[in-house]
Amino acid sequence: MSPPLSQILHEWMCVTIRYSMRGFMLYAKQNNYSVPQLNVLFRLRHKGACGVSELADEMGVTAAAASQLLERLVQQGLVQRSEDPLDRRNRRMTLTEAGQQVVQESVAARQSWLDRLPALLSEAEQEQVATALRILIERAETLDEKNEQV
Amino acid sequence: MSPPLSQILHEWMCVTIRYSMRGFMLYAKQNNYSVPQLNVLFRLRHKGACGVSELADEMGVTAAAASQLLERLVQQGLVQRSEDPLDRRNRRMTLTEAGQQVVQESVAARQSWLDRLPALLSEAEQEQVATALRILIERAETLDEKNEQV
DNA sequence: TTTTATATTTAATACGACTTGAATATAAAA
DNA sequence: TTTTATATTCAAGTCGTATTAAATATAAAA
Repeated sequence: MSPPLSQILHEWMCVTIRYSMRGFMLYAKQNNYSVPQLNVLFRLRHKGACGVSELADEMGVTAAAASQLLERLVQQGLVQRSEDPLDRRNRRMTLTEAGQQVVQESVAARQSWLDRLPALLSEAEQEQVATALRILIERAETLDEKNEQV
Repeated sequence: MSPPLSQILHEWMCVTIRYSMRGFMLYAKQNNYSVPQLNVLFRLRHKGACGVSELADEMGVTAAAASQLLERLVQQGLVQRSEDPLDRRNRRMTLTEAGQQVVQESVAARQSWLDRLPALLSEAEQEQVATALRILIERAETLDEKNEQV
């Protein structure tokens, strides 16, 4: 019997981390973004409009810290601030187009190693792996709501 | 025909990043480690004994910066410094046991979401996905040497 | 052996990301 | 309407990460 899926998943993640981290850190440095900054941009892309405290919670920092970090991103034109008309205490933070661009670039930098991978697989293997990953992606999306509660 | 493997790989990576980054950042914060520190520890585990400049190159920072960062890790007992007997200009940096422990914990924090995944798959799917990932892991390892040259 | 190159550290400095505590503004409750 | 709670920002101060430039130690070359 093969080793459990759980173990294989972890192994694959280790490979992934090793290859991805470097590209990501280098992108950040070369373009003068900090890791927390890119982290927020990435989260904003996924969640859309979002309050300051909400982002602070996700990052595990105080609201003051998040406010400052976002202020810098606003000044760089990567994030927009607008008032929530329903509750004017809230700010609705959203990515600008420039911000979306940065997210896209940083993801690309992080994933460039992936593009060398398909060439190392046969046609049949490619089909097999693609099918498997599609299953994983689909199921992982259902973790989303549960994750919010943690 | 299904979409190319390359695209599926990227999609899967996006999911991965989203779930992993949070656990990682929270672990770092709660345990008072910085992202660069964990990055170095992770790299040291993979590469084994390593010079200061070598690590600096990988991180994309100056040797001075790497030296300082490593000094703090040495003071925290996570990294050991020793002289290279063949060329005493070199320092050979290695993880202590405590350092290895930290790497393991940080990886676990980053991957905890993975453990909720297998339950969402049928037996057959688990088998199918495990096989596919095993292929990916095996082939990705061969990227290693080529990667060093970049 | 003097010179030059390499590997690392130290010093001075700047900057971003945190924190806590106080100030604002708005909303909801008493 | 006064009080209390919530969302965000401002202010002051600490800390880690970077930088450049200079210092140290060792190795290799002239």
